[in-house]
Amino acid sequence: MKMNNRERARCETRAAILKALAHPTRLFMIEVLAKKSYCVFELTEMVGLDVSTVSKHLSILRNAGLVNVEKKGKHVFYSLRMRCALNFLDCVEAVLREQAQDRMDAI
Amino acid sequence: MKMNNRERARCETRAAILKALAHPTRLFMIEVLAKKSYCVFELTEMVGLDVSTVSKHLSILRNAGLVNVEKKGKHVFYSLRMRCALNFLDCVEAVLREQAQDRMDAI
DNA sequence: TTCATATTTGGCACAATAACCAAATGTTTA
DNA sequence: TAAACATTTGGTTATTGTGCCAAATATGAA
Repeated sequence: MKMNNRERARCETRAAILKALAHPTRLFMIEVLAKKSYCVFELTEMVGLDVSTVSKHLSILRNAGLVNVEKKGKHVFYSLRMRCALNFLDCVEAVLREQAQDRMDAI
Repeated sequence: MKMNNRERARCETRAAILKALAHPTRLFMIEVLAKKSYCVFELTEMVGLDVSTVSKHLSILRNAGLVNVEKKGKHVFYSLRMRCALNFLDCVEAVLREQAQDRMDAI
């Protein structure tokens, strides 16, 4: 199968979602938000980076459709929208376990 | 939960795997390799980029532990190693469907 | 050995990311 | 309205990622 324009577009769309997940800070927030929703300030404390940085990370997750946003007074609460993103992470875990096994085998 | 050093390291490891997937060309190859193994030359034809570029993409997938490599004569065959990477993509598909639904709702 | 083919690696140019600070926006409280 | 707080946006810089070409490496065939 050749990667024609249609196919390329399809892969770009999918890759965009994966890219949104593919950053340690965003991954961390996805996991935290899986438990309950938090406002930007709370997430900033947990993450330990500048508020503006965290806000930008959240906008990336938002644009990818991975989180929900809800304004309450002067706070903005984020929550995990795509629960199946967690399955992602389980699969990643499986990859890592297998990598660890390989390293054992190599000894 | 704070993102301490241990937690940061854990997220970096996981993100590294997602990063390896988060590119249209690599995503395409993952899907192609899910069906059967191919050599670099065949993949290059399908992808339509320079061989060196394809080779580098493959090395990224290899380093992430997502594909297997097998040398046969002067050819190098790649195959999908982590089948569960495909579940990843099903989940991505679900995200995309939900996004499309949102756009419908917005009308 | 020499040639042809297959793949990888190095180097360069350009685009995209991610971090911070500072400034702008929006919202509640005094 | 003014001040305080929460969040977002703009700008800058450093780092990384991606693509191509050219060169290096590896393997099989003549």
